[in-house]
Amino acid sequence: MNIIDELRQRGYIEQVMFEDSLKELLEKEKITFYIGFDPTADSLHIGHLIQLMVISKLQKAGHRPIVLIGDGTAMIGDPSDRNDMRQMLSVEQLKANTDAVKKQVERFVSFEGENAAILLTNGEWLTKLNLLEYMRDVGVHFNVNKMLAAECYKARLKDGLTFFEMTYMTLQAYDFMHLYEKYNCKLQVGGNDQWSNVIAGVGLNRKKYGVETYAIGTQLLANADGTKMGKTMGGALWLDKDKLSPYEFYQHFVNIEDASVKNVLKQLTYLPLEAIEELMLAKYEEINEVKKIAAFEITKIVHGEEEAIKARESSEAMFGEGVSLDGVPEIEGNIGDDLIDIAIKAGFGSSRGQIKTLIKQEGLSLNEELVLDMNYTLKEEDFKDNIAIIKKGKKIYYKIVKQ
RNA sequence: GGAGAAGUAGCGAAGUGGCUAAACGCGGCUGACUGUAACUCAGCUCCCUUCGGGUUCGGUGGUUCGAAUCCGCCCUUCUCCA
Repeated sequence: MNIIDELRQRGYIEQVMFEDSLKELLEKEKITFYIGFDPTADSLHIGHLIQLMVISKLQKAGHRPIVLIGDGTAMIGDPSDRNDMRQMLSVEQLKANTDAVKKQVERFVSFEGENAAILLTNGEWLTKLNLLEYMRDVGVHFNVNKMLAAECYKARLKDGLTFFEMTYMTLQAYDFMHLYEKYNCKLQVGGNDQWSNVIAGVGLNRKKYGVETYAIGTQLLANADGTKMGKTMGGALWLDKDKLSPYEFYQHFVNIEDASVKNVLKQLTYLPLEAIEELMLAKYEEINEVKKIAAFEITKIVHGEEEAIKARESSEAMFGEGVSLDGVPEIEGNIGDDLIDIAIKAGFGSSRGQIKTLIKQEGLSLNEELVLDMNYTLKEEDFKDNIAIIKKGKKIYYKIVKQ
């Protein structure tokens, strides 16, 4: 089966440009393709996972990935998908973020072997551009009317779009052109929210070199109702285990809504489609077991098998019969410490008032017992083997480790 | 450069002198219901506190017994014109 069809079956693809000839090309030869990540945070998040899966599959099919870190374009910020101008990041921050992203990508693509992935940063060439040359060589190929018609700019037109931001699209297109020139890169993979930027590159290659290059827009990870998936109490679902522990990551998928299970299995695990179909025969509460499988598989992909096992064990221990508390996030505490302070430290709330509200609503427990006393302080008997368990609501656990 | 409009809690948006810590919606949290879901329902959602208090409505300085609401200046954003 053609790789494109395969990707489509797993629900990775939203749209493909020149699908027929791209399929032909991918079968005929091993090509070089690229995908860009903006280093706007010090970790990728769950939304990037589909794209990572796609490039992983394409590499396994023999094609050569270029992973492009947009440290140059991040200086501008992509105006699509957001309503305000992006915050500008410091150079040091960009550097740190670039390193972090690089590390995460390594889990999905191999930088060794015949079709070893190449990691590039577009700052390499973008910072060297000369404005006037750029305008003459590249600027002439962009039609402003068409750019403005792009969906991503429409919203911004209402309340103001700066020239500065508008340049973003042309720079991303320039990347593609540059990669075509230097690496004979013929395909760009990008999230579907990037589509207009992606096809701008295809258009530029055509105008500049008269060649057809290709584009794949990947599905955006969504809940069953179409809203963006990926928010937890702490914000985004980060792939970095220091920003979001594997345990919490795992828990998120155990608690996913029923209607999303199938998609998640298809898009975020390596399980064969037949196996998924079989799992989906589960009825009612059986689906919880399927969620556990999904959570485990996804955690394994992102954090490795060892971490996934730990996360699963912790989860079972907390909610089932198991024993391990390994993956449960921990905070320090001592006898005599104010429980409210401990709860704030665990991130259960940002002020004493919020924790008090939580207590009033009977949402805080210590070692599985509801805390009703606002002035509770930790006692000797709360610790078993130097550990006490503090819980917010029904599902959020922290262990307090005695110092 | 000229003319207008706007800036209210995480977001959107009411409020145009006291009854406003500020309607309503979204988001978030807790509880009930469940299958550790979804849906639905109830409560909570500035800070400190037991009552009670403190600080808020772009900033600042005024008017007033009293201001998010009136006035001056400043900052920011948007729209239209050149």
